[in-house]
Amino acid sequence: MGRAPCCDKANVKKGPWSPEEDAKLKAYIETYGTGANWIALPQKIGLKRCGKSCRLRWLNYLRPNIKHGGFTEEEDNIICNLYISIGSRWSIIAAQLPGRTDNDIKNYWNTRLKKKLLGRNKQSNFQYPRNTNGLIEENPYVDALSSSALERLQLHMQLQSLQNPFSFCNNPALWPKLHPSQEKMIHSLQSFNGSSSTLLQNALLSMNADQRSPKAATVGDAIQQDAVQISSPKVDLLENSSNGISSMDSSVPFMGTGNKSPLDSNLAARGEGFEQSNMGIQQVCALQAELDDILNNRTMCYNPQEDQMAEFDCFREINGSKESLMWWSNDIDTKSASSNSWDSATPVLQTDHGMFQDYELGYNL
DNA sequence: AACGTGGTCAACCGCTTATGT
DNA sequence: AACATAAGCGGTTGACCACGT
Repeated sequence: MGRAPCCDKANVKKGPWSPEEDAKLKAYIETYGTGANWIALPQKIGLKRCGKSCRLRWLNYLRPNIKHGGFTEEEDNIICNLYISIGSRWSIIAAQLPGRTDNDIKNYWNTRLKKKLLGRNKQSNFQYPRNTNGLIEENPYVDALSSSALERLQLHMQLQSLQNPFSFCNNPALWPKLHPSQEKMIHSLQSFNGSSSTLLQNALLSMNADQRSPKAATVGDAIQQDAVQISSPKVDLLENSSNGISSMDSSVPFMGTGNKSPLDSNLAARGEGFEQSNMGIQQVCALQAELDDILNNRTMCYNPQEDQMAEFDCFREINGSKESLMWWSNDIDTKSASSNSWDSATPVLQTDHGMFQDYELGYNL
């Protein structure tokens, strides 16, 4: 039953690959292919490496047509848009960029692109709640918001708000239908502070984009998963907050990446202490305030020049019309988004009229 | 010159999903 | 159907390098 063991881990070499090892691996695969069995491959060619290591070396470095570094503005824009839309699903993002590996894109995002983009939010003047001593109050939800989910939220807001005023951000007609509890919350907050329903709506969309299952083969799958989540009942925090109740369910994903959201971690770590508190509504208000700040700060302090606006505007280049751009399709071959498709010279980007109009808009930075 | 710091990126680790038996 | 392993994936680590003090 089952398969043969992966490899003898006591006898496998780790660390950087030597030119000799590279040559052996490359020569063999170019001649015989991988044979659909990476585990057996190193033994065949006399390499003291784990099959997984060989696979990674081939996919990320040795295979033909790999591009290293030198990311173009267009690639920056695609990565940025996809990250904000579907999160850190690097393999799907890599499928849109022929010659790029998920590892490369991941590194590029973490080391350069993220800083490049988030650096533009430095002017944010959001004031976190302070206690009577003037110290910033410890708030697990604010902590959670400062994590990757908020990063995506900020980018989402920043990028969308840089578009024309008729974009998704300011056009309720384009908003996807929300779960009734989310609508309820928005109406509640409108009565609480009527100025930021648009921001909140976007916040909810971004939050839902994080409530996804871990695997999705394509951009379409990823976004569809997000759409399913939007209509799911997992909005306890928001719903209860709108009622002034805050019985937090720590099992409910709210923001963050997959099932490891920072909020989950915070809630788990801090136990039941917050269950009876009113922190839920405070947090929603904090979020609302911060979103306002992001947008107002942009409006008042950041007036991009035309050349800056054009910096990431790849959509003018793709198919000549960003209105016609569709990034996903149910017809997209699942395999084309997997790492097996990296040799493909054709990105999966397709044009069509889609069901998720938000993502058709693209971003101008 | 020596040291500290920060950025970059290849490689590894551990988890989830897919698949063979 | 149940089990075990392969494959795939994202997060993290650590070596290397450049730069500043």
